[in-house]
Amino acid sequence: MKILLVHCDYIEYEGKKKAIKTAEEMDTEKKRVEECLVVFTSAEDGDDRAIVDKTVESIKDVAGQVKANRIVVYPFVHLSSNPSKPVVALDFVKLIEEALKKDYEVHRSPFGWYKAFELKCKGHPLSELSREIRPGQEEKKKKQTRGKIILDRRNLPPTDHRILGDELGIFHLSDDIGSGLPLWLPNGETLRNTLIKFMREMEEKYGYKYVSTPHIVKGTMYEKTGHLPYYKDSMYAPIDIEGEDYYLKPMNCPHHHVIYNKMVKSYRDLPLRLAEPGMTYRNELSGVTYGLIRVKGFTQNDSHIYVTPEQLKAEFIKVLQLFKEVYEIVQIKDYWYRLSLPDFKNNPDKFTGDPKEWEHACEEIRAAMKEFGTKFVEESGEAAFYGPKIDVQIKNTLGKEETIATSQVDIVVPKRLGMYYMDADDKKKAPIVIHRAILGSFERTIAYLLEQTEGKLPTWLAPVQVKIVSITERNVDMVKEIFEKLFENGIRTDVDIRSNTVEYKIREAEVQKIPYIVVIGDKEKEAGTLAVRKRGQKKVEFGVKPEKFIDDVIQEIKEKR
RNA sequence: GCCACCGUAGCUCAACUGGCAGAGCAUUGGUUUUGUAAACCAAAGGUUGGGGGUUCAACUCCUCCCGGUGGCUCCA
Repeated sequence: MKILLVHCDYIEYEGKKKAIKTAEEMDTEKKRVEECLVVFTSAEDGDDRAIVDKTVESIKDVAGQVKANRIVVYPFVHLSSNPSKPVVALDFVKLIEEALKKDYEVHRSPFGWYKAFELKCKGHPLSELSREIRPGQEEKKKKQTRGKIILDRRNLPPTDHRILGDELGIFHLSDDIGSGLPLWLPNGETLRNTLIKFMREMEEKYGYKYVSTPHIVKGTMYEKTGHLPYYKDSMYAPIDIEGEDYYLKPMNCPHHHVIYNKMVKSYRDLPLRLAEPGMTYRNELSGVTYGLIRVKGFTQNDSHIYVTPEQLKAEFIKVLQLFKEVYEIVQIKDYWYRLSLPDFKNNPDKFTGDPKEWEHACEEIRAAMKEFGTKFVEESGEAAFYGPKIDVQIKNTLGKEETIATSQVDIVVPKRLGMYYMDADDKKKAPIVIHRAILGSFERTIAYLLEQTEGKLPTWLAPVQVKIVSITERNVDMVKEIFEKLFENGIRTDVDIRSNTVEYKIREAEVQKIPYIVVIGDKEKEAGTLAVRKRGQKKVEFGVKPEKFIDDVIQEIKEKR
């Protein structure tokens, strides 16, 4: 809405001729109004009732300032380069007129006519004013974020990964980025990537092939796999690309299945083990995201193993072996297995496919568990829609049970996608897929690692493995020299050569839970040795030769992982 | 998403019944050159999560939104 306000001695106007078909039928005789505020109005495209109210307020404001109690409302489309439709504009003019009538003597010129007019402006500073009334900015302001996320720490133990994650510079949540979308800080990314590299080494040792797949995928893929009805709620709204729906992937399976189709022709190609640290996105409800344990975008330590029915049990045992080996090294403790089976009696609709194949799959993995000798609990109704699974369960610092990892048998989707291999008997057969994530998601695993270790990560995982501290400025050269040596040997090292007391620097390094603190003072400089303090140990080892220290650290990293 | 509680400086917390927003740590600038968990001085740091309301006066009361915590549901 645009308005022009003119405080006049008088105005004279008369309607001459209709300018538009929908011109108002009213008295168009010549009128003269003395001592008045003339309000030329032009409603614009997009104006609404709220704008009309604001316009009235604005007119009242000016009328009050110039002390006018007589107002002439004068429709004047030429104020705007983007006028609204005449019907709307007339409606608004009438609304303004009505609203003003409560407090003022109001006159109005006809709408939709060519008009002749003459007026005498008073010429004082407030006698000519124009106003543009636009939609308020309140709505925009409402959406402003604070830019940070305040954690309510009062009832959290200091070993909660959200507190440790902040103190150790692992991750950061910002309201500007969005809840459930963690940013990995340098220390955190070092940790995350160390785990990713470690898993890759382990998996390649076990015969896995690494692949890489894009983050979005056509919606038609999920229609084919049958995931859509089961998964739509936890998927983000599709992105329209040239008229086609694409989804952020909530899982990596379909991508890997397409790779299977490209690679596998014969039973001789099986088992095929595809692996990827695959980033997936799930639309989590606002009340459930927290820290790194429940997030909206996360990296699965994902793999799909394609097998013949005969290979299922043996392959499953290999998966269990990998679980055990990895968990021992990474030191995930106090976990247990849950065998999640279907509940055909009470909830048959949740599970699809051939009951005989379900039975086979359930029997095989139960047998695999027994043969491998792992204890487990069975729970019916917890299976996936496409097959039975085992989940690795763990308790968080608050004692709540969570699933940290999973391995699922899929007897449904391969058939649905028409995946096959030529068997030895010259018949096309559908493979069985074992979906498995040993470390589940790296996000969740890192959360539990932080909590279980109280932030005292083993040296091979620690983002900073060694901190070198100088005592005085005289020792800075040697600090730099030792740093270079450690760096060349691939040891992640920080230096602290600030002019603080040794006590201060030691305290800071201990708070950061760095495995080794190396102190260099005049004595060390003279002897060419190091004073080494292990994390949490007050006893300091003096006179350590740099070469020995480096060897020891490298040896520890080798042994403990 | 639902129910309950909560939101003050980067962090931990003060601020009486509604009455001038304040410390410690961290940061920055100086001083200090230190021997294994906190040297000294100074400065800077805020639209009290945001909008609206009540009031002479709002961190404080009301209301809507945003965010967090616990639980439910769901999940890796």
